[in-house]
Amino acid sequence: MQNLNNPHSTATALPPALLLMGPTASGKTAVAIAIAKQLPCEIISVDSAQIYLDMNVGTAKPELEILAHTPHHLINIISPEHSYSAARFCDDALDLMHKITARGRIPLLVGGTMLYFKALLEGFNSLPQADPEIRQAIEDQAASAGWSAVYNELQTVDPVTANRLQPGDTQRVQRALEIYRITGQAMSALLDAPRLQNFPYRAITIALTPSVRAELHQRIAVRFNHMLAQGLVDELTALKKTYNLHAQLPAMRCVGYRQAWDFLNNQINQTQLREQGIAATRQLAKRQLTWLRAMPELTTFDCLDNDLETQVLQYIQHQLKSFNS
RNA sequence: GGCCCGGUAGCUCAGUUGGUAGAGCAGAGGACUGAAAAUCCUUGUGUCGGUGGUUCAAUUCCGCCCCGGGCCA
Repeated sequence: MQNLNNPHSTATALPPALLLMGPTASGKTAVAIAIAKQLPCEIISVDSAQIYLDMNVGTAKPELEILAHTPHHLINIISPEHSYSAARFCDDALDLMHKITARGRIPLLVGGTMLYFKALLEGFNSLPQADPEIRQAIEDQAASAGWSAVYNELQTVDPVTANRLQPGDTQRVQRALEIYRITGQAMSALLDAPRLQNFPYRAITIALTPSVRAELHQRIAVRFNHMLAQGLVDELTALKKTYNLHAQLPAMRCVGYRQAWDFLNNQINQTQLREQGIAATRQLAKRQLTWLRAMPELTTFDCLDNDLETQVLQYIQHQLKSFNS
């Protein structure tokens, strides 16, 4: 007996969406292109660095000719002077997914920004947007009284969140206090409310991970060297001329650009730029893999396999077929 | 060939006035709700170059040897 209100019985009516996740240098782009060749897909980038205009070499954006015949959404959408957010990503991605589906195509979300995937799949609570003035006020407070004073303040207005956070995690401490100052409510209370979840798709969720970490490290080293050879430093020099940048901007904290910034300021030499850039990329990959281990309902493929693209394609085709039957 | 300075964790080095050692970086694991390629937490046993000697005890002192680097011939 079936209950018509049971979400599981109506789930078969939902359109499919493909989600392809993986750490940096796992070969996501190549797999995505292969999928897009075989299936009526449109690619949505899930990448907090590729959103920036004119940051091409260091973010490993797909080549121009690839972008020409296989368009990617949510690439090159904002200035490096500005910041984006997981919440905006959700809005943008859901809007695009709706349009793509309406065109009779399948959204293919590809990237390595796991918070964006998580937010998209699980939804967000209703929280206020960042407020630059309040953030600045908290920065000033921290500069004069110290971050421990800011943390102590959070402890009094929102002890639950304060206890959850590390006192040294100034970014989150700041955010939690910001929420309190804007809303007059504790972040922990707002997080207790039901989430706004609206993901009306059947997700086929794929992760690409390396069976041998050292192999990924090797790829990362090769790729970073390639970025240097392709003119990462020159790209940053040009960016600094075009835009009004400073080191604290999210765009300038991206892996590679941060180190290139230090290099241009003569704080590190060429060798350090290379070593620190490679290390930062490895650390990024490690954090991405930590996310993936914690994520439910993933189908994982070894990104080092030679026939990776074939395997992933077969899996997707099988899944789509079983959805339609 | 002689003299000098080094040889300690994957790397750079500190240290033990003789009781077998510790930082930074790297690596590993974890957290993650509008900055997320961000931010933060946890994690350090290694023939202290080799070999003899002195000693209750040597990585630490002494001899010899090996390997770097330098100076003098």
